[in-house]
Amino acid sequence: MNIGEAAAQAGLAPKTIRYYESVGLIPAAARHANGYRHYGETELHTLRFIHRARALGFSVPEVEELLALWHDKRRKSASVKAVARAKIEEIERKIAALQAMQRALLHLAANCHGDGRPKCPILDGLSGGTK
Amino acid sequence: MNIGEAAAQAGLAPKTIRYYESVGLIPAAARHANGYRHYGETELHTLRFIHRARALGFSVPEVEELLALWHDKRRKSASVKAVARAKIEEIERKIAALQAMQRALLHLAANCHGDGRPKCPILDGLSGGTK
DNA sequence: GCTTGACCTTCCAGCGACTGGAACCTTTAT
DNA sequence: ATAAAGGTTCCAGTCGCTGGAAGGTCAAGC
Repeated sequence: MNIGEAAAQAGLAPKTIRYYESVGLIPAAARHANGYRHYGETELHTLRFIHRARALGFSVPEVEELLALWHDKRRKSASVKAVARAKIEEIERKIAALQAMQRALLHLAANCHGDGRPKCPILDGLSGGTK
Repeated sequence: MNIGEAAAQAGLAPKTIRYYESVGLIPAAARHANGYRHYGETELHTLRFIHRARALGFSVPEVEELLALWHDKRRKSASVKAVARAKIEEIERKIAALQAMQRALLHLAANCHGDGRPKCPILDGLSGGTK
């Protein structure tokens, strides 16, 4: 299977797959006689794994770590769980930060008439007048 | 006041202020005879405005827009509120996406023993075996 | 056989919002 | 006199792709 087909099957862009190869996340693909990259089921499986892990918010280096654990038949499930837990906590922190932003914005917007008049508590809040 | 003092007062790094100047978010600062940038209360006020807006998740172009609205004495508060509302919704979408990631991760982690054995539902889930 | 279009290849540049570092100048304190 | 702490410029790197240029390959239709 060529890169386009593999990309479609894995839910990635062909460019993204070449990029992953270029940064060493995946080994260099086998080539057809014409130079085209060739992908089998094994490679496709790995690409899907990567796609899912990225969708769950793991960075490329983290995916590299997960792939190593995936291929290590003797790994301890505790190692994997530790990575997952760290990511869950990181996501938790991001959510909390976004919620704080949202609360602040909602508070500012709640006091803004949002009509034709120029008076605007949102800008007043940002300028530090009312903080 | 020099850039370091202004940065400290506004909660920014000196490099960040120079960067804002370089991309046109703020006008070029006045200079002392020795070439050092000089900041007064007006400039400081603007820097603080920028710092707060960035902390609320507005991008640099969005801050530019807010600054223009801030300086426009005839703007309608509705224009400002529209920007704020759009940002609130964008934050809402990001939170939802992060929560979905977190739910999926928690689900995977919940079934993982996290002990010395190699069996790991987290990796199984990522590999697509159990989806 | 020829063309068209879709695919593939490589490489370089750019996104956002800084940040690090080099190389240099100025001010202040010891 | 010297050292430390500030300032200046400019270039490169971060992250994870993505766009585009310039070209090679392949299958189908005329």
